[in-house]
Amino acid sequence: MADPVADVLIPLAIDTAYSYAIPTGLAVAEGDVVRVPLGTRETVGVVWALRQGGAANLKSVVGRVDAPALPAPLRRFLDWVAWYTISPRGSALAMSLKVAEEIPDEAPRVGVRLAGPPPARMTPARTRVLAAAAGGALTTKRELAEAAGVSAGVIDGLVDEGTLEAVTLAPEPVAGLPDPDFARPALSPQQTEAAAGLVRAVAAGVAGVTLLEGVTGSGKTETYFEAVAQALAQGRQALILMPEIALTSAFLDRFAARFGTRPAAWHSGVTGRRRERLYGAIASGEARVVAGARSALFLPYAQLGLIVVDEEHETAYKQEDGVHYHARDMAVVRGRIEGFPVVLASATPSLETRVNVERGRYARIALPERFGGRTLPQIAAIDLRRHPLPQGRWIAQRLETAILETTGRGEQALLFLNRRGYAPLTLCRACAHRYECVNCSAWLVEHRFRRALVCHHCGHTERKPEACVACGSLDSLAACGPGVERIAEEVAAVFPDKRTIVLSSDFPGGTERLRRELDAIAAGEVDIVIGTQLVAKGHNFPGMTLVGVLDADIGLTSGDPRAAERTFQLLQQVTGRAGRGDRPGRALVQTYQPEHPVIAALLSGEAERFYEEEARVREIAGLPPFGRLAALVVSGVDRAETEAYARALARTAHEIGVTASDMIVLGPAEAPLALVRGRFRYRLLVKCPREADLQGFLRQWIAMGPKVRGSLRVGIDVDPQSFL
DNA sequence: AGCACGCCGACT
DNA sequence: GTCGGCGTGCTC
Repeated sequence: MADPVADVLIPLAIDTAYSYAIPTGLAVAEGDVVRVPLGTRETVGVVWALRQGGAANLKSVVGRVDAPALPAPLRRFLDWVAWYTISPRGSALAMSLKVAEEIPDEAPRVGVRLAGPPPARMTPARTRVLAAAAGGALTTKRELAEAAGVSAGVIDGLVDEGTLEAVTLAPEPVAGLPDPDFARPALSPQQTEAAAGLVRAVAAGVAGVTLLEGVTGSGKTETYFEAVAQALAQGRQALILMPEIALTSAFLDRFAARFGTRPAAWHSGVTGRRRERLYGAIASGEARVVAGARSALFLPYAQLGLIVVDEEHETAYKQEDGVHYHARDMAVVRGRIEGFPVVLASATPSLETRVNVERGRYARIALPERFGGRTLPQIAAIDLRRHPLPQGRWIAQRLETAILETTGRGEQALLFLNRRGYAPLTLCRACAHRYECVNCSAWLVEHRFRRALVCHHCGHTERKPEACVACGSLDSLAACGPGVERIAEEVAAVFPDKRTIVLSSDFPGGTERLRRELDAIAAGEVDIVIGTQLVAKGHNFPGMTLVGVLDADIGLTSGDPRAAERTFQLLQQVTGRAGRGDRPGRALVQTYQPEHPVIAALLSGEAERFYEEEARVREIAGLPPFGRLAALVVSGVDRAETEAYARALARTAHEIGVTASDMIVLGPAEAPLALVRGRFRYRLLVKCPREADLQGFLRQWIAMGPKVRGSLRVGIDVDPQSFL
């Protein structure tokens, strides 16, 4: 007996595809989206494989779902992502399968056109409609009514009379058709050469990674647009991945200026019916270019020929919940599986990408100069040891003068301080009690606007007390140090007539409102922007000519092995915001340690030397340029059981060859988030220089069974070349 | 992700 | 007795 069997993967946290019988008469192909019974209910799933099965007692596929099938290379990619991230394959599938259970019917668009004799009774309104409809072109009812200056009722009347004819129109296209020849830009010789290199890679149509490294303002975007144009000319689709925040209308307009229409934007703000249709257009190939956040990487493109990862060093590419992955690295793998090139663009490439270039795995194309003869911003330090700040002030005299000059010329200033809230530390003047988080012992940050003390570590929030909780003194609480809210207070006092805005990740109103505010800043509606690292990300503010870094030393002292690299990238990005329009820019950097390697490299512009030094320091410290990190949460019913599990884990690690020094055991005090619902949990961090060690270790860990395995978080600071 | 099943305390 | 709280494990 050999009946056809479908192995169906269900988009839930299940690793195995389930087998279902295929009813006679139902045509099912691999990749098809189908409805299947699961337990007591019914769900959708994707046919992962078809085979001839035995006489097993299987439930049957209910039927096919009218949704785009997942192409075989995408299924291979998802299998790989699940394997690599040690996630259930169903969870990987869930990232690709955005089909809604029920697709609501779209109201059909109705068009009208001239079709018969004039009506028996003419009115002024009817005359205007007939004049507007003259020529016989097909327009929608609303457009015609608007053109004639009448209400839709008049149109309906004329349709009833037979003068106009109603026709059902095809639904409005969800994405325009970008034209690779719409506006070929005038590129600099440097850009032309760089673009030619990228175009060659796309034309060759084989897998390969190219780093496009260009200083801020060098025209990286225009350069990689040429690679997009080449993909379009070859009839293939292109995906531009970017950090969610960079997907502004300013970027979409820039694209439209080059290609005649906006790209299809895919991000968390695209929902419902529109998301549905865009999904379909991507699968049919109708959407030619997608600009999207990291989730766009998993869509079922019909004929993808290029992925550009803009700002490849951005940490926003890391997905830290559910399936843990780094979108940049997964893009490299997708390119490899499907056989097309990937372009990584950045002004400050990540260390791992640099190492991959050095080792010859990635090609590199550089744009070392700004476009259009623009110069890089002049960067100068304000040494706070020699020019101490007055009590209660955070903006040095020299910076204040510069702000005044800049805004006086109608230009914009950015004040950068990577610290949310009003003050990072609160203490009692009477008894010196420090306000700390009850969970993590981190300092509580005052948020004056919300009248609260907030832990930026675990999110714990409490009301700011009237009297000191330790000694009971009234009005004794002192705010120590500045956050952006406090800077806003100082700016309001010093520059009362300037328009200011504070931008940080706790900005009220969500991504949509933030995106609008960024557009407003770009349009020059603000004089002084005060912001956290949010403002460092790839948004272009042409009127911004001054950047003031209020405390460049933040972040240099954290224990994170990537602290120096991150701080350097952040400061370089932020200072690079200055002078990207027609006027030259400058940056003033307030610091107590201008000789620190990070600050010195920033001031001298010698990024290469900094990275060489950074790589050397890591080598001496025995750290690989990047490694893999796994965090495992172990839970038992009480402390004793939890510790027993942790010991078992440590033993396994030892057997596998992960040495004890590679494993850090964090107790519950350091892992407040792991203490959930009164259960006792340990979080264990395992760092493995060699990929194979971690893979082996984690697979053994899984084999130890669900009792030991609380949950698993696989880190993603990885070397993408060990992938395939 | 749902949903069932099973084990506990607290009620008509 | 049995109702319903949640914690655990299964779903072809």
